Amino acid sequence: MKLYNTRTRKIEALKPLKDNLIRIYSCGPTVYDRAHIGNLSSFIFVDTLRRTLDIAGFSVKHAMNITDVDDKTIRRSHEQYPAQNPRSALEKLTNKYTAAFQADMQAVGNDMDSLTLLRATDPRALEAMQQLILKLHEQGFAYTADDGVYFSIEAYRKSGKTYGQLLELSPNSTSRARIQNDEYDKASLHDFALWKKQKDGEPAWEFSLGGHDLTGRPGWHIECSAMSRLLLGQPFDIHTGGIDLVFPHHENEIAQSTADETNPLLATVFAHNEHILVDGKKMAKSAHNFYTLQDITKRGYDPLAFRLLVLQAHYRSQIHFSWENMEAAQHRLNDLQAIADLRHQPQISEMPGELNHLFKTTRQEIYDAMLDDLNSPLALTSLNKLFNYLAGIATPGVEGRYSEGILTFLDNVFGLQLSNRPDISNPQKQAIVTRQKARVAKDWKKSDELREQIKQQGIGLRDTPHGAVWHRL
RNA sequence: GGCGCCUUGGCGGAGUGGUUACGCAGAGGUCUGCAAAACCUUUUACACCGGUUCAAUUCCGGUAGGCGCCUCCA
Repeated sequence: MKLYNTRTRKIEALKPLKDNLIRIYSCGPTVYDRAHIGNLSSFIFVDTLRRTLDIAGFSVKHAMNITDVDDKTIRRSHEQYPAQNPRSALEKLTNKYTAAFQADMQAVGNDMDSLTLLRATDPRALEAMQQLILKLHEQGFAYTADDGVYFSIEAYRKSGKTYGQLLELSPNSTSRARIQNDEYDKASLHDFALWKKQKDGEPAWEFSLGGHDLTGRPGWHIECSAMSRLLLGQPFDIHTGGIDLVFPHHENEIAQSTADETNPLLATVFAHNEHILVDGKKMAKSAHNFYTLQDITKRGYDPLAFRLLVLQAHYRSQIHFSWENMEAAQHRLNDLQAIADLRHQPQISEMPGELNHLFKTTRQEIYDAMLDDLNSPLALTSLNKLFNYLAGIATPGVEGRYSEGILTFLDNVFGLQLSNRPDISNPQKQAIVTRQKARVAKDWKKSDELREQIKQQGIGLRDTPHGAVWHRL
């Protein structure tokens, strides 16, 4: 398995730190609103990574945080639940959007069963964060200010470690905007908050450091450092996230997680996915090109078609989302589903001999493509070549040969849910048989009527030398 | 200003020093009771300019254009 590593800027062979186990930590959503399609694409990437590791024979442990406390979340909870006390307002808001997140994840085919989710405000998580902050403070990497606790990059550097492992920071890179926006009382520019003291009306959790009451809430970066250590141990194998998280988020995580350790490693591999562009531009609410999964399903598209759209591009290149491309992906998905549905249809006795061979080479090609830095577009090519062949031999009845497990294999890799599609109903099957009899009797009127009836139920028919083959419209 | 990435046919998108993926869309045709599907053909693809080479879309240099990060945005 080869994977591009942001840390080394190279494609590297993946070597587990421990036995055959790959531990993955993914930066999860901030649940103050519905996830947008960019978030989802990021999670589709991670899910695909996990699937690929699976078929490559690794055992995988995958953890993800849910950020359920931050400025935006707090603000939104006040707006939506003004009568509630801050903690329960926050909880109501984040419960709602956590559920929405899980529903969206499921809809786009991400396997939730293999994912350990932990909320930032979970007592176990908060405990881990506070312990880490205390330790960092004790060792001189953290200092208190009027409004909270900060991480000292200077102290980190003096201890001989490198701040800027993922991104080289130049002295000139500091923008004036950043200084002007700096509302906090920190000692130097890049220092960041580990813990923020409660302000009026904010939800807060008890915390004291050196006898001082610091009741408040955690900073964003400390979440991931503490939770990844809690859930996976340290160092772990792969840390994922969107490309925008490289700096400062992951850089700061590295600093927090390695300051108190002799081992300078947080994770072996940092894997980042590129962003989705909408009509060639960055998605933004102000640009009116900001979409959620709901916007996609409202227009009648299958969430799995969105998954396919994402898989059609390499995860390290920008994905071009547009309604035209969405339409194309939906059509492609329809075709794949129609071929998959052949497994429910009557068998012919003679199977072309090369089919087994084709199943084998398809598997191998997909395996090779995916293990080569997740080349999903290339892997999909192999899938299409196989399906083109199946469609070409107009085959009701590849069912028996599907026992090769090819559909299951494809689902394990792509998550497009081709193997578990339901059969049509018995009355529908009966209607097809009746129509076939009418056709044999050259009763075209009756035959066409029946075809129209079945069409009304969303089932299309095409006549082949082996009989009628149905597909969903 | 600093760091990095990208530019492939109508759209999307792999890949390769010589054999020109794949998907979607358009046009024409074959086949068919009709339809559908399939198949065939088709719409001068590799931003531009140099260089290396027997040969470059693929390697090197430059030009133009686009994008990302450098602000708690996946």
